[in-house]
Amino acid sequence: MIANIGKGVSQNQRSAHLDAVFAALADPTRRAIIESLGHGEARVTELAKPFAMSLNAVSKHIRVLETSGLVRRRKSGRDHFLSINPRSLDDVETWIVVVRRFWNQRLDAMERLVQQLEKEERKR
Amino acid sequence: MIANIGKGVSQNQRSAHLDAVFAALADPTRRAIIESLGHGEARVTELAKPFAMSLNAVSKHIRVLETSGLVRRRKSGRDHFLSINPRSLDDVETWIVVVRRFWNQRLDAMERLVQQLEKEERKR
DNA sequence: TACATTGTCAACCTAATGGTTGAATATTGA
DNA sequence: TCAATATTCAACCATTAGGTTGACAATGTA
Repeated sequence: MIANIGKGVSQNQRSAHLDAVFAALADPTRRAIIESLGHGEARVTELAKPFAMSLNAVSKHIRVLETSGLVRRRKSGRDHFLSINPRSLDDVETWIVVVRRFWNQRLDAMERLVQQLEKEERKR
Repeated sequence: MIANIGKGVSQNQRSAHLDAVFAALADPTRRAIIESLGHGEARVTELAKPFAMSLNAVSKHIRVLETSGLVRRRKSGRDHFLSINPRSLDDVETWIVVVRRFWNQRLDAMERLVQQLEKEERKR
């Protein structure tokens, strides 16, 4: 049911999680990191290399990705290996797909209505 | 190509658009408005009704949705009718689907590697 | 041991976000 | 014409976000 996706009022956990994931994806640096991790796990320094910003800044971005659940961290000695969390995009994708389906139903209904009206128009 | 989705550096238009849409969707009030518009177009006051915040606050949220391209506005007298822009989720969905496919390719490759190693293990 | 490397933590700055209230504008209806 | 309605604009405020720099802690290496 569309009503369960997010009530606006009374912030449930799922909604809070969507907040975090959408917000994490709203930054181009973080999206680039996510894409980069498609090549496999990587250390902080490696991930930071392409960007024209301090290592600390990238470290913060990674933290945001981590707390949103999009990436996971595995420590080995002084190295932190980051990797994608393959299931982390499920909720966002579900939200989008459901909303779009809902929209399309409405648009289809409007389309049918228009055709109906045209048909009646032709009768006259 | 995954490399074209967003280079991190040199912010192209598509990336800026994704920034705006993801950021717009990161707020539960705005997601609720989006869902609400699945029922058809609505005026600002109608959209604002369910929320425990001022009309002005909702007006601002609508503006954010509008500038991100997620909703459209049609003025008729003093009423502003908002409606969804059905194509507005295409880019986000594409991004997610492509990234996920990319991830899965890698995960499949890892899976094959594991099976390969197990096979060789059994030979010994 | 000494030194370099990896990464975080802490403090700071600026700009953006999400909310408020109060006023202004435009339109409708009596 | 006058009052009500619909909406935005403007100023303000508190919090968050994204970046910086400078320490710090832990680990690896000569």
